[in-house]
Formats: sequence, C-alpha cells, structure tokens
Amino acid sequence: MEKSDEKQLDPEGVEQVRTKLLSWYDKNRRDLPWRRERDPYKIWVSEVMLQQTRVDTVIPYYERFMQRFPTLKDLASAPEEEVIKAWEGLGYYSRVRNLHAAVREVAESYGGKVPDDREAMSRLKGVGPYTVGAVLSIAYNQRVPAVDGNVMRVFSRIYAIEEDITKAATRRRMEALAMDLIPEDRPGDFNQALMELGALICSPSSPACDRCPLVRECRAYEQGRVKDFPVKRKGKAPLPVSVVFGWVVDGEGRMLLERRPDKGLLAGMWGLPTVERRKDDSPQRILERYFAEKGFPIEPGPVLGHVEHVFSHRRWQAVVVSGRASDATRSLPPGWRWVAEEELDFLALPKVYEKALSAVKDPVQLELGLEVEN
DNA sequence: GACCCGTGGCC
DNA sequence: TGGCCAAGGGT
Repeated sequence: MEKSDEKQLDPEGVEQVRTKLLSWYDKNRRDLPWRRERDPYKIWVSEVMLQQTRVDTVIPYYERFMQRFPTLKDLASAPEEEVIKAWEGLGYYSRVRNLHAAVREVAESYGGKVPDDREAMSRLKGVGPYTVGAVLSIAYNQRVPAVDGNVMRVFSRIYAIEEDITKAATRRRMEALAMDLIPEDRPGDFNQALMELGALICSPSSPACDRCPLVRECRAYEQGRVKDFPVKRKGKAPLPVSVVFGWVVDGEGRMLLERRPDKGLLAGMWGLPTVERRKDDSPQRILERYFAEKGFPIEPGPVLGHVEHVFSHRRWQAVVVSGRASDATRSLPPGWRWVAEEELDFLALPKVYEKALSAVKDPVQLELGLEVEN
C-alpha cells in the first residue's frame, strides 16, 4: 500500500520536527480566546465550534457562549432552546444538540468533570477521535493524537502520502504518524502547533514554504510537488432541490414560523414554512395543499421573491409565496407560531431563511434574486 | 464506505 | 462567479 517514494522519519528527523515545530509555534501562535484557558469544558466547546468552521467565525460565538454559559454546570442546566439560540448561524446544528446532551451526561454521570480517558470521552455524543485527542492533549496534557484536516494536509506533504485523505483508513494512518511525533512534555502544544502550521503556513492553495520551519523535512517540497498534496477525492455537486417558502400573515401583520423536523436538514430549527416541490405544480397550489393537510387553510397570494441557498450537499431553489391565514384565531398545529414583524429583526434564523426575509423586505435584493433566477 | 449535515471566505 | 475549502461526527 505504501508508495515507494514515501519515507519514514529516522529518530534524528523526529527530534528535528519536534524541536523546530514547537519553537516556531512559540513564536507564531495566535492569541485565541480558548488558548487562554485550561478548563476542559471551555476547550471542549471551542473544539466543537471549530469543527469545519473557521477561527474568525468561531471567536464571537465562543465569547458569547462563554458569557452565557461560563461553566459546564451552567450549560447542563440551561434550557435546550436557549442553547440552540446561542448557536444559530454557526451551522451544523447537530453539533450543539450533541454537545448539550453530552454536557448533561457529564454533569450527571461524571460529577461535572469532563472525563480524562479516551474510552469515556469517546462515548459522549458528538465527540469523535479528533475531539478526544484535542481535549485530552490540550486540557489534560495526554499524549493523544488530534488529527484534523490541517494535520492531514501537513503530514501528506511531509511524508508525500498519496492516499486519499477523505478515507477513514488514511486518517488512522495519520494518527499513527502523529503518535510517533508527539513529545512527552508538550502534547497539547504539539498538536496545536501542527494545526497552526497548517492554518498559517502549509495552507491548501498557497503554502508559504519559504517560511516553513519544516521545509528540510518535507518530502513533497523535496520533490517539488507540494501542490499535489493532499490527495482528495472530489465531492459531488450539491443536488438542486426546488422548495416553496410560505410567507403567511394574519390580519395583524404577524408572520407564521414553522419548526423543522427533528431529523434532517436544519433539524429542529425555526424558519418559514417550507415545502419540497416534487411535481411541476404551481407554488401557490403546493403551499395551499400543504396548509390544508395540516388543517390550517390559507389563501395563497402572489410570489414575493426567489432565494437560492447552497448547503453542503443540497442546493435549495426557493420561491417565496405569500399567503393569508383565513382564520388566525384557530389554534396552530404543534411546531408553528406567530411572530410580530418587529420581532423578526431580532430573531436569528438559519441563513437560508434570513436570505428569504431580506429578499422580500428589501426590494433591491429582491431584484437581484430575480436576476439570478434568469 | 457512502452519505448526511451549514456557513462564510477566498481566489 | 462559483467551486473549493475549513480545528468532524453520526448513521
């Protein structure tokens, strides 16, 4: 399996990498909020937020989250709704549900102390091999690998690894390589140094090899093939899906929001009533039928706008259709609620719904939306 | 192993 | 402009 032009580091090379990387890290590490902390809870939260999410995006969320839930106990005892609200806009919402459940588990079964062994931590919801390694090495000073996308990119270049990094087997191999390198004294710093190098120097498209502390040890650089790594299978293009958003108002200027199902895309999040548009039917009819089936009839009106939003694997092409509730006094089906227009400005919804709101309320954006449609 | 699950920035 | 990419994990 291993390619002939790959090579392992000799003991001398291992020592070189440790020393050079750590000394580079000591000089160049960014001053990030969670790097001022050793509280395993705070490290944990930061690691979950950072999953597939850029540092600059995470910082304000992290600050707000810690202000609101300063300790593990605070988070464990907080109502679900409030915790989710603190996450709105960050994406990958199953992360926050799993985190909340896991924190409650720690509060109940571990006396509020984040477990310091691999097996126990791995059993917590939303905690995979990366997060285990990050928390145990950074907060508990344990020699456990924390292999993320950065580390895989760095390793794939240093060792000229030709295997597809999207495969689980490749990640496991990287973890073995990491174990050979992690020093006894500073495991957390070393893991972070690898990631920091990937983020600041060994970047995907324009690596700054001239500033890299590990050029001498880099097999890909030696071969003049840095850009060839990492090898990564191309993902499939997001599948286009037509949907209808209902912009349903009552006589008092209130708008109807719907909570999405507990599973699937945007699980449990609030947004405009959303119907997938399977057949080639008019959006008005689709919306009318959807509400009729719920026992809450509406009169559909004109199309108010168009919105497109790309998720990781779906492309929503949405038509926003207005509707009027014929009898707003009747009780709403579960998972629906009325909100006043003013409230909307302060409500944080998933981005696709925010787009819909601004597309309809802001005529300029509405025109842009229509332009995109043509 | 394949697919599901958001968002924003960059070139 | 749009495809790619980022401190992954669940099913």
